[in-house]
Amino acid sequence: MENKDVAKILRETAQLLEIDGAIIGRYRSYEKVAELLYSIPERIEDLAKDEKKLKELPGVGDSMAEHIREILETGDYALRQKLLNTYPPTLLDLLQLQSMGPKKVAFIWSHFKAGTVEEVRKLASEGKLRDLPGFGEKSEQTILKAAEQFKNLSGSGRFRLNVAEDEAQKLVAYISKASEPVESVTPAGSLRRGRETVGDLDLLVTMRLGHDKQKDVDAVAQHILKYPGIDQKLAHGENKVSVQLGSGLQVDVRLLEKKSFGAALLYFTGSKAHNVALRGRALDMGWTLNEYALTTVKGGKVVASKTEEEIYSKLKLEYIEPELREMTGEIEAAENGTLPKLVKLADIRGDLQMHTTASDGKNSIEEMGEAARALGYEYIALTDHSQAVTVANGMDEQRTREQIKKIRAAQARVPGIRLLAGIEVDIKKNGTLDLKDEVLAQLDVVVASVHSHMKMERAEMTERLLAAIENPYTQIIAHPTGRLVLRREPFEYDMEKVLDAAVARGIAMECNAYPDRLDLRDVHLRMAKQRGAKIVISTDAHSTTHFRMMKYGVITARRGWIEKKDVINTLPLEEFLAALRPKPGAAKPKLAKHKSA
DNA sequence: GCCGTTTTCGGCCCGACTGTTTTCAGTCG
Repeated sequence: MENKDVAKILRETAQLLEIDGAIIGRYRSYEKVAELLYSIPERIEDLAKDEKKLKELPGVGDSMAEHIREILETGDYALRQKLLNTYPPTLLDLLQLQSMGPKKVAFIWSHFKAGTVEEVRKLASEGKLRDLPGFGEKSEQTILKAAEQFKNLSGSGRFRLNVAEDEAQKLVAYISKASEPVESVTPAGSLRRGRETVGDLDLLVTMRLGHDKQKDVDAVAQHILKYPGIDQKLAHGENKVSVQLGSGLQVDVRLLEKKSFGAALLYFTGSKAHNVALRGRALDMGWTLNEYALTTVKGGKVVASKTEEEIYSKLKLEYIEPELREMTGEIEAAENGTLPKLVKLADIRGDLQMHTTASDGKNSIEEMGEAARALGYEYIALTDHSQAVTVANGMDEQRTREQIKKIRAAQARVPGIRLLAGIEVDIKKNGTLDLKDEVLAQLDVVVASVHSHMKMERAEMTERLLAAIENPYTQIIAHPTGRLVLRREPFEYDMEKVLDAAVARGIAMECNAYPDRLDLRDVHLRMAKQRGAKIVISTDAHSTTHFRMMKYGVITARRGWIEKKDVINTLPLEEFLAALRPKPGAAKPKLAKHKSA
């Protein structure tokens, strides 16, 4: 069982317990462990083999360890099953409706035995909810609207990082150009942390306020509410505006004075777990932390509020980059001064996966080269598909040889950047590569990846990748898990084994920057780093405009605690070439040559 | 259900907003 499967069962148990009226701490403990399982790099299956390791996880005690083992052994959890005898699983859908929480869901269920979105929608449309205590006509309307939306929006309710970022940029521009008092507009939340999907946009607006503060704030709020893409207003208070865009993306805007910018940015960037830890730490030091400031518990004297750096510093922590704020050891590292120096976009000197018109790309070798040079890159590898990927017009041996010649010839026309002849060679079902060794030998960079038979058994897929790694020509494994964000699950295989083999053979693992892929993903990158694997960050560009996706790869790598020294395409050309796995029969390093001479 | 150099029992982040109330419960992030 994968971590997410165990997490799902724990989360559902938490939700059912909450509907059942369990005390806050009990269901929270399930929720907490569910969240934890999404963020740790270790497989829970492996951890569970060692009782001690399992209980070292924060929030896992004797009982929880027992529950986890039960889930791993039986594939389910008795308490969840028992609760499902009382409550239908469709109540969990109801929880997703705007304005519907566990109390209301439980109430409607106990009164009407209505447990599906459709049943509740019907009750609302017939006006049967308004007379319940705590309900009224307005809440009935809200529920009706939410139920309609649920029907149309059967998706996950999350958006890819690039989609959220594009929307955020538009909103930032709109709000900034707006009215007089606006001073800064800053995206926070999971977008700022660089998560691969974003559930809703958090925007922080700071203002220079005049003598009539509320009037200024209201003016900005009114301006925001006129944003063209708004589908509906969700909330509008003294310092907060929430709207839903036509795309379904929810936007929460907080309007604050400049003096609390740091505290607010920290608070709204999250993650929730990171914030809770900071608050706890503040309390231990006799302070309290909220979105306005770090203040003394007694007297409410402001200790820090203007910048995040200032607040971390007061809490005796090194500054923690937003990408690391997931409560996976960053607090301890900040305390001990062992935080990583994260890789930056500006560190990248080359891009190692891209496609041209030779296979399924939109641009020529020259166009790709010129666009990359304009970005300041020192080298790129042109890596078109191999023959097995017929839908992408993959190249056979003959065409690959011609492509190599074309790349060598293009080099003269595109000075100032090194054009490396590469290939994205398909890893076939049995783990062999799709082109003959003699052709692979002529290439500068051999990138290997899986494009077919993606649903193989775990053991079989592990063998397949290990076989590809054993091929002496393989230098980089591209999009190693094959997942597509929000669309396709990753291949199942033993990541530890594959990473260990890659390290042993000097093969680099790719972090594919394309926002639909982001593969390896954050937790896998961290596993790779812990094993000392080499990393490359590549865009998989299919046109010159795709080069700009590099930033998503870099932010994903940062979430995986990756440093510049871990990423070989941050090296200057000669050093990069030396860092690639040497080709069979290639000249030995200089030292050895002298020795034998 | 977890956790503790303030606690082995009694808390569990906490503030904004909404709608239904007439001071507050529920939802949300």
